Amino acid sequence: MKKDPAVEAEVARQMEVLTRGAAEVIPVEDLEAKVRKSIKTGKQLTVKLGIDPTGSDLTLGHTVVLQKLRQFQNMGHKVQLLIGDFTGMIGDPTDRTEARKQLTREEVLANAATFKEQAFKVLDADPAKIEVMYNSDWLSAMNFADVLELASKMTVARMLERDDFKKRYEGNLPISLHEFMYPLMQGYDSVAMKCDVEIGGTDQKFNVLMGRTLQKEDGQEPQVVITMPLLVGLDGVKKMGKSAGNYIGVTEEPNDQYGKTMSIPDHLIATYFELVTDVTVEELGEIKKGLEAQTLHPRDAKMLLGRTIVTKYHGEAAALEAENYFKTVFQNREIPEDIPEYEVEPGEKWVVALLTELKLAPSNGEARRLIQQGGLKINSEKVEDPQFQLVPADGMIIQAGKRKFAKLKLK
RNA sequence: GGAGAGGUACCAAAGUGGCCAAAUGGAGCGGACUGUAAAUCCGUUGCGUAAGCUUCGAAGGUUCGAAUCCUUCUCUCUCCA
Repeated sequence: MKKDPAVEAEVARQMEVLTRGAAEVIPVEDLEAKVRKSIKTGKQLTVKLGIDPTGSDLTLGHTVVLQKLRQFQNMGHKVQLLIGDFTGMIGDPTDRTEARKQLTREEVLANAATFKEQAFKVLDADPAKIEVMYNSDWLSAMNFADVLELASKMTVARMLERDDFKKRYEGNLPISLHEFMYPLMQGYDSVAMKCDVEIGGTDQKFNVLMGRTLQKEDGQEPQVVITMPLLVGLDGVKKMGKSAGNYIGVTEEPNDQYGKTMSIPDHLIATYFELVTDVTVEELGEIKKGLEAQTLHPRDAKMLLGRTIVTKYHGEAAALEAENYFKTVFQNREIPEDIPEYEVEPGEKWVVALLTELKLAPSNGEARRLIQQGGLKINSEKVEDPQFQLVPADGMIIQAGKRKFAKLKLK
């Protein structure tokens, strides 16, 4: 077979972008073949991402896969966003901390809308490049015989290979039988959707590979699986997640996004650039080189990272503002200019109660502790007496700890 | 269906009649330090300005006194069938 140099150049270009940052591409040759075919025929590849409509706020961790999808879109391919409304209505069993709440149809749709709203900060909303699908369309139509047929394709031993099942099994944590159906359902989605590619975090590898297995059984060309590394959270150890509290939220305030970015350990800087920003492969190389050669100060690299992230979600003006805020409050230890104002009744007040009222402390006990530990400043003066009676004045500045401020305003 | 083990604070895990608002670790919060909201070190961590109040799966009971003993219920795990 003769190779067309123009086509091959395009294949190489796409492959570089599409495989960037990926943990695994299974198998790479198939992806290359699919890309080549797509270029020759002019037919877009369909790329699936399945999501649970839990309605939660997205973190930068979620955006890692979204970024990858965006790159596919940029190469002219089409994203199939699969809303797991069927699985969502049953309730996500992996999250045992919350009672399994059954989501209603309306809740699922509302949550899906929340997801889309956030996801489109990363994805291209061009209808030619994205399609939203719901798995209840085919899953709810299956009867028990269909389910048994599907279940016969898998064994318990293989299911227990899956990491989180294995851990829970070994850790004496309950596994409900129907949870075994989840990977099957997810795999079946790929059959129903006839996907070319499916993207998921490395934790999804098992499920996503199930799609390949079932597609083969069905006589389809199996999808290529691309797994993306799980983004390590702010603590530098655990994966970024809501429950670990080590996350940066997509919808968070610019100041928080920026500040949190500044708190990541140095060794994660390059990883963050690679996985959650749009810097080019070349720029990424520059940054890595700079950090290694110590010509680029990690602090400056982080500041650039923070600015890049905030710009992406809030725009450049907000990013600059957040940077200034950070410099003022944390680098120079000054009081920022924009402090949220709170209206207070005039007249003498017990400081502890005031802190609680302003939500600078969750309870009186915590507020008292904060004061005793020297964490309270009023108009830049330390107040260490928990019995202190304060006479509020307009413009009075209360600082609780290093980074919580409130400005008083008399009613 | 049978036998056994277990459910402790945000999480993990000690405690097995009073000294337990409950060790310890993690997380959180405050302080010091720092380029940093990192690392490290120190302090602190139910609610209540106090008297006191509520906490150890749930409900009852024994006792002057229970996280600890008894009964029932409930959930989880392990082994056997």
